[in-house]
Amino acid sequence: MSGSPGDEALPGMPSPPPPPPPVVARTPKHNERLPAERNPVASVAVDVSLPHLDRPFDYRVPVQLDEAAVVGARVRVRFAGRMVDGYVLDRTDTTEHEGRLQWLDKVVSSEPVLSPELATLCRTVADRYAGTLADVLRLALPPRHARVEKEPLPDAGPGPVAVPGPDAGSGWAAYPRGPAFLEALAGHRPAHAVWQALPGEDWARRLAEAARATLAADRGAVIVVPDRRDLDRLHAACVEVVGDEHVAALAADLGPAERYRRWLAVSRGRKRLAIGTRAAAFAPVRDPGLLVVWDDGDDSHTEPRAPYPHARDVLIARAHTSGAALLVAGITRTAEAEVLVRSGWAHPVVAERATVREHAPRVTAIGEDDRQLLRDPTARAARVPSVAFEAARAALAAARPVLVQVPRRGYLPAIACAQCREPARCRHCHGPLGIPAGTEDVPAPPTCRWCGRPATNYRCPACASPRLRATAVGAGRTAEELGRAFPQTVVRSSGGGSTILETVDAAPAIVVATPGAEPVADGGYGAALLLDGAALLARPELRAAEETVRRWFAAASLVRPAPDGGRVVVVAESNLPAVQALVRWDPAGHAGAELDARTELGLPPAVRMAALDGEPAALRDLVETAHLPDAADVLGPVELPPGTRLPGAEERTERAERTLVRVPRPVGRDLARALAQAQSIRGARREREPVRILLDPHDPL
DNA sequence: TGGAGTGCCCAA
DNA sequence: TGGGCACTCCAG
Repeated sequence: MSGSPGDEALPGMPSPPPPPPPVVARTPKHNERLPAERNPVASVAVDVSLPHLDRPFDYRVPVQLDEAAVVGARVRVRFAGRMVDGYVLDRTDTTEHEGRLQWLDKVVSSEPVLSPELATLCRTVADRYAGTLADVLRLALPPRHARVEKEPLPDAGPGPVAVPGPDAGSGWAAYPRGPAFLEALAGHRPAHAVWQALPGEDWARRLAEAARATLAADRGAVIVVPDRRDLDRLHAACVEVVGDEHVAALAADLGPAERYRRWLAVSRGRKRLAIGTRAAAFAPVRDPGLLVVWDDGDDSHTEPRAPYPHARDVLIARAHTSGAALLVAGITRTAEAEVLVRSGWAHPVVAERATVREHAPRVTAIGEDDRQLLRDPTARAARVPSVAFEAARAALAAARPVLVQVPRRGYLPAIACAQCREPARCRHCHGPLGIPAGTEDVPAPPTCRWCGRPATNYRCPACASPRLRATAVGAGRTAEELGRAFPQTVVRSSGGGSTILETVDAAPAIVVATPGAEPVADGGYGAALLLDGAALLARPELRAAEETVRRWFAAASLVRPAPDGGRVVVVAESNLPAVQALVRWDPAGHAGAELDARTELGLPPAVRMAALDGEPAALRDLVETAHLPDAADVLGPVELPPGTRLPGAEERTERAERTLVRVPRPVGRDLARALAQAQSIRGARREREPVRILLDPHDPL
């Protein structure tokens, strides 16, 4: 039906002309909107991670939202037809955009979560990793929790931190440059340091002391640790040294409300010391005076989401942009930290040799083939060389616990050529071979741990021998065997399938732990046995040596000093550089040698390297599109292990390949820019086949 | 998740 | 030939 009753033709009257189409009473599309009087333009970072749209977009701010749309606020805007989230980067009164601006649709919250400083940091990180700002913002900003935001602020803002007394921070006196570093913090100087903690050092307390010196100087501090365990330890130390009211512990596993609550406390300036795992590198501490990363060799510091930044590098960038001091700390030193020292950008903070000797345990290396292994039947049963066996027995006799470090389950069991020790690899994909578990009676054939293909008729590619031997024994089995070897002693396990123990008491016990899961022993272990070192060192990764050294030192650091009888036995050939470093307790020396070796081979961090992963055609396209620096060296592509998942390519089972691009460090920035630009061009061309870009990957090989 | 532009189909 | 409709593309 059309028209209204009054339109109907009257009987006997000629039909009137058809009525004009009714003027639709157009309800105003939007309630009458006027632009804000001052700064009506909001520059918005939209949450769209397409590389060709990685730039701010301008929106017109209606008066109604003028007050709410503060810089840093979360907003919703219409973008390409749909509503997307975004953040106000800036408010201005002009725009470069030539078309009509869309209205800012909604201010989700006026909480200024993205400060200009944080936005700058995120932009820098995005550029460095050839990623998008949107991706980095997702890493840096926790999801909002509306109820938490409305909670009243904790009533008393933190008062000033008491200036440390003359005795405070004296733990740093064991390091010649330690006190100077703390003075720099107190004096607002942007000192950069690389610290190697002494064996047995209460590192958490030292870091808390450094934080206190910073807070006492009215600056904030950020400390990033690899995992929850270290965070708990650090948190306890910070509460004690700095005071609970200043500390916010940020961890991923808190739950959305608590996570946002603590993050807000930092953002609002209520807490000036943010500690946490990798995402805490972005913690919005105001006016930061100190940034710390502990144990930067732990690969937990690498964010697994695009663009895969490393907490150390985030903090280095932040130190540059904020003028804060930086401390890269650990028991051992990474090759990356060595670069900082060698370039003169950071000062080493290390103890004198004499101090090291007072604190370090006595380290003995013993080759696996050592004849002693075969002579002692008990030791042989436990696959533990007799020197190690004796060290354990002596420690137990002195009523002290013994730590046994066995490689993580994931690496086991590994096998190698029985004749020349070349690690056995799959002939198809070059993945490591292992023996599948659960076949006690009927041994299964060696099988590739990457592609799962059985290796029948294996022959060593180096020496042609068909014989294989296990180079490592699983944690559970080692524990079992040691229990048999020391029947009256308690055997406890930590990690590798068992619950991770935080601490053990001073009573005699054998503690079998996987790397990273070693409990701290009250008073220190009497001895530590580091098993299967050869297997760790023989791993084909770039960081095999660095990683092995890191694990060995971490375990050995829990042992009593040599003057108190502490002993470490490492089962590995004593002429290996990694073993030498442990025997001499020289982590810095090892880092130097490692960096030299990588310089020789043209591997990171001596060079900047990008790993490009993707389906072959897409990879080729990206490399051809990119205006790579002249000095760029393109390697590959090589096939990635089957089953490698590329983000955004869930459906596709195409083989994935990896191309490596390396450049001299000074043009690393150009490499990242060229790759980001190529991604952007591909995006604009609607090339949907993704290529993942990893800059300075933890393991490029 | 909206609006504009494009191209195809079918009725006149 | 042109209007209607479905589909794609753009991105403030």
